[in-house]
Amino acid sequence: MRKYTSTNALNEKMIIDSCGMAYTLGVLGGRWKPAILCRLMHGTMRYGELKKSIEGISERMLVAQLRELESDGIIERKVYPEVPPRVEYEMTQLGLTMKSVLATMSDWGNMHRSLVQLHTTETAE
Amino acid sequence: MRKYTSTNALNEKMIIDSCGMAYTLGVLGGRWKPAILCRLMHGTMRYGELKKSIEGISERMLVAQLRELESDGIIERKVYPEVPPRVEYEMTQLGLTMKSVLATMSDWGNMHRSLVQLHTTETAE
DNA sequence: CAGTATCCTGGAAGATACTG
DNA sequence: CAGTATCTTCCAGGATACTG
Repeated sequence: MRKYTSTNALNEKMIIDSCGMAYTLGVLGGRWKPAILCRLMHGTMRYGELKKSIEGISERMLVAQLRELESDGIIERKVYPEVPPRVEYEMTQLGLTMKSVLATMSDWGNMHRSLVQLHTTETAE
Repeated sequence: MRKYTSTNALNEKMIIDSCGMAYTLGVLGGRWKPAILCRLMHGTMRYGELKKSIEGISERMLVAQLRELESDGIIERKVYPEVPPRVEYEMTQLGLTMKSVLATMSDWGNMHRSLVQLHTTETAE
């Protein structure tokens, strides 16, 4: 943890390797992880809350993605031995370090989308 | 382009929506685009150079990904009507705005990977 | 409530052969 | 050199039914 210095290689030489990117994409990519991560970035949520708030996701997928994020050390799963059962999910410390990554991607995506929109309306008619 | 202010929403409220992220993932995600983008970030390259430098990619995939990036306005395809034919690919202005996104993802990926490595070697034996 | 267990499908990617 | 054209394979994700 000490050996890895630059949290932002942005200002200096900007070393970009597809290897690190592939790793990141494996962790936060796919159809459902962005939705899950965005929600958990705002705070702890129960399984049922996630399921309700993410429209169209199947239980199979929700569980699978949550387990992956958990084993990647991004989120934590807390089981409360009650009746009825309660399970809460929340970001870990490591998970929270993704915030800037998610923000950068979200930000660029929205910008690019607005530019395409602009270009489309320009060209049409 | 003027209406879109925050290049880094990082410092302020950090609005993250999965919609913008999904868009970004669509543009730079997948198995091959990271590799292509990293190479073109360093400068113009010919089709053959890309093919040689990206180990394992098939011609079908290389062409398909290049066409997608082109239609997304990320890269430009320049054809030189010579014999033998020459085709060069390079980042557009818009494409270059992805640099910080790629760097952030690459950076975080490498950090996370080194942490996992650390954790693994710790746990093993 | 918070999941498992199966079966199934569409689209992304691979392999291979051919061409302006 | 820089691609197309087909055919095939693989797997992320979907649909549905069941359970501690």
